[in-house]
Amino acid sequence: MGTVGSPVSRRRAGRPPRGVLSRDLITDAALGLIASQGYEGLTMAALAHRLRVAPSALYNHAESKQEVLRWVEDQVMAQVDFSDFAEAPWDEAVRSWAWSYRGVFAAHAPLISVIAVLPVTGAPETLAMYEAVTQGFLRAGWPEDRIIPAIVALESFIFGSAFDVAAPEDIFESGSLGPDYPLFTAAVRVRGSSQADSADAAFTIGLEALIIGLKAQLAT
Amino acid sequence: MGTVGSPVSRRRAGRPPRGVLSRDLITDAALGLIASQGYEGLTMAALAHRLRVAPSALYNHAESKQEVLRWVEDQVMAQVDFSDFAEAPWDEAVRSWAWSYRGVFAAHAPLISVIAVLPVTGAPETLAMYEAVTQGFLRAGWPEDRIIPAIVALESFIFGSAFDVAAPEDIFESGSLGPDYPLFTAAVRVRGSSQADSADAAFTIGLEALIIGLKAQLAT
DNA sequence: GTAATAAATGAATGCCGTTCATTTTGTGGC
DNA sequence: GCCACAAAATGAACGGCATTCATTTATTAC
Repeated sequence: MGTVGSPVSRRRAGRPPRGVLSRDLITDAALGLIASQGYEGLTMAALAHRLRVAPSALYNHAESKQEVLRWVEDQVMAQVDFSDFAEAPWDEAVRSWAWSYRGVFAAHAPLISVIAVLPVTGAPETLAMYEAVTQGFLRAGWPEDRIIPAIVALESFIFGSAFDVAAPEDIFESGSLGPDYPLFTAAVRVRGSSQADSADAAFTIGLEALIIGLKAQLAT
Repeated sequence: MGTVGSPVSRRRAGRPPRGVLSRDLITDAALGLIASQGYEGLTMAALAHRLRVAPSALYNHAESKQEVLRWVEDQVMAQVDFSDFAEAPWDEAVRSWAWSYRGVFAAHAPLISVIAVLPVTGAPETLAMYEAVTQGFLRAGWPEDRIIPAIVALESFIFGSAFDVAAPEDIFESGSLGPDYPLFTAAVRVRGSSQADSADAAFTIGLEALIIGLKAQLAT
């Protein structure tokens, strides 16, 4: 019958006896939020709510939302499978890595513009991936000075392709303007729905082309 | 000596005698704003200010800021040079088109996430480009059903590479974590600053690889 | 013990896209 | 030529967002 404790038991102001937040807890909560609500749902307010904390409390641990996104990025990067670079032939390793990479970031497209511009400093999972990939290239006989440009080229293709996955099927429907662009309209039609997924088809073609072309350049 | 007309001569409420806004005027103003302030500066308020209009007036012509971005996108696409597809050999045409395309969108990176997901319906400049590119592929003997996937693959690489241009030089500096990832760190170092621009180097390698690889696949 | 620091609350700020009531003007039908 | 309606402007809101700040409480370092 006492009146102590509100139904929701709000924490009163002041530093709590035991820490309530941490970089890891915030990162996990952010990933959970993204999984259930998507990136639109990732707001500092929602993040705070999920952690049962006031929004301003987050700023004792993160400098900004951008920093939270960087933490998320590194965790997401950890989902990319690069294990084939340890033993498999170069082609195969590149192929399986690229498919995994694209799949992961198709689900995290909003991160791409963050990653592409942000230094890898302080992103251990990301660095671990680059280290393994570099090793795979070295093992396949690549000269050191050609490795980074090749990786960057592959990554560029992967990031661009990740956007593509999210695109609607009818992205190339020209609508009422169609007749003005007959060749293109026809090409879009023949491609047709026979393909399982048109984004997959384009990714296959591009990736195989890159693998062939990079190998060819290596021979020179 | 009269008191008529304020210094700035504000328009009073109500429909003005002659139209003040239009899709073209809004698009031009948006492009001007982007040129001078970047995409951060493109807000509905700033756009309205530049057009000497109240922000809410914009919504009589555009449904949303997204729609304004779509108009901008189509105008930006018009800057891409695809003229070589008319006469030049396929390699050369792809090469000059891709470089132009990347250059244009490097300056408009925030548009990429918009384009990649948005249907081309009602974007005449964009469609004109696709039509010319399709024609160039046909002229080079490409079978109709392989053209769209090849274009999508090239575009994915171009978009991804456009992000790269904006990235800082030291994006791969691993900082204090460096020693934990020796192979990667070494590879980053040898690449060095001897290259004029590392983004250009990666783009060259990737593009040439794609050209070689696509041609090779075509032969099968 | 006491001072400094860390970590929480909650109120406030400023910007942003967007909506709405209102006002004025052009336009199409009789 | 009038009149109803649509179009296009204003200006005052609104809700959401990231972020800041004063305040309070607890831990830590000396």
